[in-house]
Amino acid sequence: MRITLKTIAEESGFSITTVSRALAGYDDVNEETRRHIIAIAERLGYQPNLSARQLRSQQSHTIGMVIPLTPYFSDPFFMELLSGVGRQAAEHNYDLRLSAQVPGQDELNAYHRMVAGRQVDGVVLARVHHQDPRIAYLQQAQHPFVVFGRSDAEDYPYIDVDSGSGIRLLVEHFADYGHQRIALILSPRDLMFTTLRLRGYREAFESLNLPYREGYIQEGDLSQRGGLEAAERLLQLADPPTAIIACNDLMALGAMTTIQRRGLRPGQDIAVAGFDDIPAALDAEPQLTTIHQPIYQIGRQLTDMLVNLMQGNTPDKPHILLQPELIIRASSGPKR
Amino acid sequence: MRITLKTIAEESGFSITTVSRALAGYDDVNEETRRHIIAIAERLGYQPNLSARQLRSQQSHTIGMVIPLTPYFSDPFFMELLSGVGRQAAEHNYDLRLSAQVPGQDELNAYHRMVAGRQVDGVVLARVHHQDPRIAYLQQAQHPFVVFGRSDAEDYPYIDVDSGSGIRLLVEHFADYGHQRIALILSPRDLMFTTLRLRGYREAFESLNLPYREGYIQEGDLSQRGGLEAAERLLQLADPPTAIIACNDLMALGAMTTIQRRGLRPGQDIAVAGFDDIPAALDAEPQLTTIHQPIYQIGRQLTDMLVNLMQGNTPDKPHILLQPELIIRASSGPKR
DNA sequence: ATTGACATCCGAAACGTTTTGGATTATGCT
DNA sequence: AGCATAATCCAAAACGTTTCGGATGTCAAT
Repeated sequence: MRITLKTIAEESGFSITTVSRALAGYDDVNEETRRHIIAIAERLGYQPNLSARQLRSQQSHTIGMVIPLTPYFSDPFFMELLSGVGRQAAEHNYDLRLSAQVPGQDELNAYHRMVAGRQVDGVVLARVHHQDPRIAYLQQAQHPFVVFGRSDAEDYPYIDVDSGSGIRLLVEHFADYGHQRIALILSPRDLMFTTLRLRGYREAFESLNLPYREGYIQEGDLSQRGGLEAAERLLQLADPPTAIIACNDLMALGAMTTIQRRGLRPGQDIAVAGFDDIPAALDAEPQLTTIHQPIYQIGRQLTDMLVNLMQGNTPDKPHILLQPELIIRASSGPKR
Repeated sequence: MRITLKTIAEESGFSITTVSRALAGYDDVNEETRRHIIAIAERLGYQPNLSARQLRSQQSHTIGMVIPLTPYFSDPFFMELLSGVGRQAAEHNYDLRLSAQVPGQDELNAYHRMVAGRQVDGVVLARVHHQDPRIAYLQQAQHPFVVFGRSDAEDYPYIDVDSGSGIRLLVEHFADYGHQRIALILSPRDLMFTTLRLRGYREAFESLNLPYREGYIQEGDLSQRGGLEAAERLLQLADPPTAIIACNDLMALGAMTTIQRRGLRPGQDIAVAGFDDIPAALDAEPQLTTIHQPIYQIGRQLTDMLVNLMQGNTPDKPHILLQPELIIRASSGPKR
């Protein structure tokens, strides 16, 4: 049989109200009564029915996330963000509600179910697109949410890494190492940060007076395979690049594989750099030069922001723009 | 203002009951009435309050998972399982509830909250330990659950890959390629599958009459770093192995890095094999020989089993033991 | 006119909490 | 004694849904 407040009330002889208040720690219940009630609750293994509590108190103590569903491809970026959010959520006694959805209409519906269905108190969003409809919806619904990444408009709480200057750092680094032909493996165009990183690449080229060349920008889908294929296209060029910057580490690792398969040495023959600094970057051979993004930490910080919002506070600092950190490792190769 | 059934009832002039039944598709409501009500619901953007529905109908349409929380380390195995479960859950119109917890008491509490708090209709469990208390709890609570992996007792629904014969296949493969000194990078001892894989290793050694040597078994923590370090210990032995089998791909990749750093060629000089067949195995250089575990598919199948259980059926086949598939790639090196 | 069958609708209870607004009793103070 | 105060308790409402058990009206058959 289910153990409810009623069970404990009958068992103890007190009313449901008193049992509830005793367990909730109100100070208008006698200490002895409270002990008695708590003892019974423990003996019976009472666990409050959380959907009843949720219905009554109008809050779920749950944070919602919709994760993009791409079969056979697990994204370390997202997993790390998820870890950070989950960790800090647990810290604040929140759980996570996940809905795995392929990007598109179903994804939006999932947000609607969560938000209007009162299943979550707040939402964490990542991988922002241009004119992101999810952001539009959440704003209109006036529901607490935080975002990893800026979008076109910036009138919502977000944390972002200054992607543009990250790429700039990498281009400058390779130029400093004597490279002229520096290629870029770009992320998909509909992602917001792609624009920012491309801008950083162009700005650096301009200020350093490097020779700009159309074929040096190849698109990948953020996967290792995508980077591998983009690098193949780069190395088939008449004057292939001597340095390759990828928009994430996974694609950079793929590029290193391509280089090896062609009998060249990553680092020595062709310099490679990534973006993110995922754990695998450190364990690759050669170790990968990259831009450090503290994704896990950002997940935690985002969660703190969100919890703050959910408690009705307006955040003192709704926008955080982190300066990226250049991590030079062996895949940069020697100076030339 | 919140849009509830009451709003629609007032707007349409019908009762709450009729509105509810119209939207739920009962056939005791006039078709015209239904159309009218649906039109109003859509115009107002009605979204049922799911915690009310949950409270009344005593089911959450949610599947629970507790994910192990290890900072700074994202596990592709778990991510892939999560993808599979999330995908198939979405297919059945279920969401996921995640609680990230460090293994231990908090983890157990999370299960208790979910199950006794009526937040989930069923639970998916992975990474089984010896005498796993989570399984004990779920059995005693009589709550639907499915498990990836066998434990000591097998009186619950699970899917597992025959780990033992997987390792046996690898040992036989390397023996066939002319190796005698075959080492094993083992997973942590408290995991159930560790026992099974170790048994497979020993059985193969016995039936092939290979020279058994204590130092050839090194433990790792399932991470790339762990495999890297275990391989270092192996290569420092007086008579280092000529072939290394790791209990998962991540550790195998780490081992390959160690081999490269020592100026040796994985495959050519020292054969390497993993277990899991994660995507990165295919993109490594050289590509990794491994045992294919269809984790994503298993996640989906587990979810099907669970949904079946949650609907009150007893599964026709509560135990599925999949035969592993040996995938031979370049890291096996040449025959000797 | 009565009956039965059918189509359509609805009131009220129930799910298990939390909270509001007292009620009751005991205590201290004048 | 009379009265305010404090300590302790509780009945009932509310959260928004689903469902049980009719109620009502219509129509054809008797």
